[in-house]
Amino acid sequence: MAYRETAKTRARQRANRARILGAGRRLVAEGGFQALTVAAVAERAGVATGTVYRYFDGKSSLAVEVFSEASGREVEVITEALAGPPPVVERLAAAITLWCRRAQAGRTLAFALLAEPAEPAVAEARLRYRARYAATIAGAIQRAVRCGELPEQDVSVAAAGIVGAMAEAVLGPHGDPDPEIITAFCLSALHPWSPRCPPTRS
Amino acid sequence: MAYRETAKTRARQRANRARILGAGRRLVAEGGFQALTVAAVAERAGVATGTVYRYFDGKSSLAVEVFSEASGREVEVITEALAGPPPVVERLAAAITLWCRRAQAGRTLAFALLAEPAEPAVAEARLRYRARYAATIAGAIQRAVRCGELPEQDVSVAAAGIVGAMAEAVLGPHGDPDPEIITAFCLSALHPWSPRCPPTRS
Amino acid sequence: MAYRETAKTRARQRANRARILGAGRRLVAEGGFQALTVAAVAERAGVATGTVYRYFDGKSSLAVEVFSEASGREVEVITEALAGPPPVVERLAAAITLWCRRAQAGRTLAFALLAEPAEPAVAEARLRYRARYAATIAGAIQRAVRCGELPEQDVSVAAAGIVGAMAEAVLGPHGDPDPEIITAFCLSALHPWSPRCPPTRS
Amino acid sequence: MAYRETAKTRARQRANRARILGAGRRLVAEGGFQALTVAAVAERAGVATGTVYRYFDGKSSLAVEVFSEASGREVEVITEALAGPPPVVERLAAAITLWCRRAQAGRTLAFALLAEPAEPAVAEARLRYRARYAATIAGAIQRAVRCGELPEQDVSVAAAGIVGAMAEAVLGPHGDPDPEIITAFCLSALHPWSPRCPPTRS
DNA sequence: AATGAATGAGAATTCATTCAT
DNA sequence: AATGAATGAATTCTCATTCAT
Repeated sequence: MAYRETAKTRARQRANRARILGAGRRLVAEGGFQALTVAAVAERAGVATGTVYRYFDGKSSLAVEVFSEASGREVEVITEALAGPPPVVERLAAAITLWCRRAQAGRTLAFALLAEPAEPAVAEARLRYRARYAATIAGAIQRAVRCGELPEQDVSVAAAGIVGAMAEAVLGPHGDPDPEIITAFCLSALHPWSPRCPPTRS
Repeated sequence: MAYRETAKTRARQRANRARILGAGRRLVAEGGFQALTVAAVAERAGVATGTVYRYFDGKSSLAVEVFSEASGREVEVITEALAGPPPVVERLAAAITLWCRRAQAGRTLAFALLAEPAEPAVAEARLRYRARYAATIAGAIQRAVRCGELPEQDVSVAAAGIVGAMAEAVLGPHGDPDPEIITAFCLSALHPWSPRCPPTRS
Repeated sequence: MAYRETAKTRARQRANRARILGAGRRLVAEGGFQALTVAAVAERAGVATGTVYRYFDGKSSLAVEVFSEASGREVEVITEALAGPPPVVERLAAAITLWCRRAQAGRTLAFALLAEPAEPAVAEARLRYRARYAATIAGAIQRAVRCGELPEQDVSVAAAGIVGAMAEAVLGPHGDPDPEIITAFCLSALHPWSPRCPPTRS
Repeated sequence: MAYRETAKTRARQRANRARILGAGRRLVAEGGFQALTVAAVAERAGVATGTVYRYFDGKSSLAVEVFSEASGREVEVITEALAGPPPVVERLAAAITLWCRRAQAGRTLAFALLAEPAEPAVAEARLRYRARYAATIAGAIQRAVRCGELPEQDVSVAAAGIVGAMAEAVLGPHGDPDPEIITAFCLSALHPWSPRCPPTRS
């Protein structure tokens, strides 16, 4: 019987690829990119080391895909959360809160995605990812400024600051602070302070 | 005389230790913790690899000390900058600007200290360091609140947020933004926003 | 009909075998036996790797056949060149010149056939091939001796010497010497020198 | 007690290097350059694999040194044999005979040195070695020509031809022919034949 | 105390071969 | 008969750690 690229074989291959990628993601989530060795990935995925090389060009390539897949998901989530109807500031608040919750649920993965350098290829991918991340948030801030919801400001610094503040507040050694408080902090940062508008006391 | 000998010996030992630690710091500053190999440290320090093991328990231990020393210096700098006379907010602004400038001047070291994980032991040390960092800043914020310079707020979240915002804004792929703008952003974040104080337009 | 089917099948099989062998030869001609990998052969031949194993016992076997086919062709060419009418010495000269030209045109293949060992099985095949080669040339020398065109001599050493001299003169790092000069050298070697016949000066 | 580069340690290091190189040579002598793996060399030499890397830059480097050492010895032998007093032709004869005897005593090594390609780095070394080889012999032929011992001829083709004839006659599948006969063949080749000097019959 | 040679476990990658389809 | 995905042993190289000197 001739070998045919049946639905079954294709499915198995897709499953294999997914298993390898999944094994990689889990390893990174547990031990950072440091823990991402080809042998470990193969064992986790239940395939031979050689099989990993059938699906990926090499370790670098695999690492980049693991990173991109995980990162892409995060960017998507943020993008969706920002996509709703005005007021934009509320969308931003919701997105920040959501992101904090997700990061708190998977700290190591979040950290690996945000900070761990590991490989030049991954570092490069991280730059691209951060840029997309920041751009997504910057877009929302920009829209809010245009709608008059926020004052004029340096949008790109603000976006990076928001990302950093979120990341640090979540990943820092504080034992899971309330996402709402982090969100409040971030939103405050988007309202440039000037002496003419003194802080309000409650 | 035996006494003199010991004194000399101790001095030389302290010098050796310092040389090894310095070599480690320079290597990390140049290539991150990835570049911190025992052989490279020994060569830089002008000692044999075996000697490194006389002064440090192992690579992990050395890495942690290198990290701690470098981090401690940063905390010191911030602490000093915050130590001056009121208004505290001005001290905070100066400290943030100073920190940004230092980080921009030594990006690799700053990155290694803030983000690169490398080893579990170092990661743990990083947590402790961040805590001290945040505590230092939190102290300043607290004082400012007490002086009435800043409104009441969750001081620890604010401090972490400030650290994160600084780090991301400096280390992100933005090509060295102006420290003054980052400082302005951080200070805004310390003025909790509420609808009663609408953004001021210029 | 079953019979026709078989005929067609056989023809296709022969074609497949030839394609695989041809792909192997081209790979060796391009990169030596080092470049003869099963995967590469299969790809060149347009079949699956598994199919190679239906036609050949394994890589060794394939390598030997590739070698033998290519070598056999060379021996054939020499045999034909030697087959013409006397004087035999002129046939020999023509054969040597022809061989040199062919080798210079396809250096990598010539080198792979003559010198590259790669596998024990191929090395053994090379011995057999050289023996046939030498035997062919030895036959011609023998005939020349019988015809009185050449003096008595150790024919097998002479034949081997001719093959070696040709090969080295062609493959050595000399940048394609003139085949005519190599031929002259080889013919001289076939005229045993003795003090009674002093070298002629031009 | 301070570690000192004593005569003893130096001797041991030299011994180690020699052992590794010797192990390499023996492996090549037994199975060609194909058999030269770092693990096998280390095991034979009785050291750890890492130790091989202390003495050699890598496998390529080791292979080149194994090759060079063995080849250098051969060139030396030939050079010495050619160095004596005239008549130069007798020196050449002695050198050829000697070389053949040595090659017959160590066929696999001789073959590996002369023919096996293995690595680009070794192949390159082989080119250099062959050139030196041919140059040495060409020098002798040249001197013989100047002394009037041999007629004018293309010295470089003659030298290459001699090397090739020697190699093939020795390495060919002939079961150790008499070196004297090979020598006679080579010397004949150095006396260009012309119709005016008909072959002498014994 | 200091040295640095030696160690060997561990990492990435290749490729001949097998086998379910 | 044919396919090509899967296998895993083999290979090169690195580097933290040890130990005789």
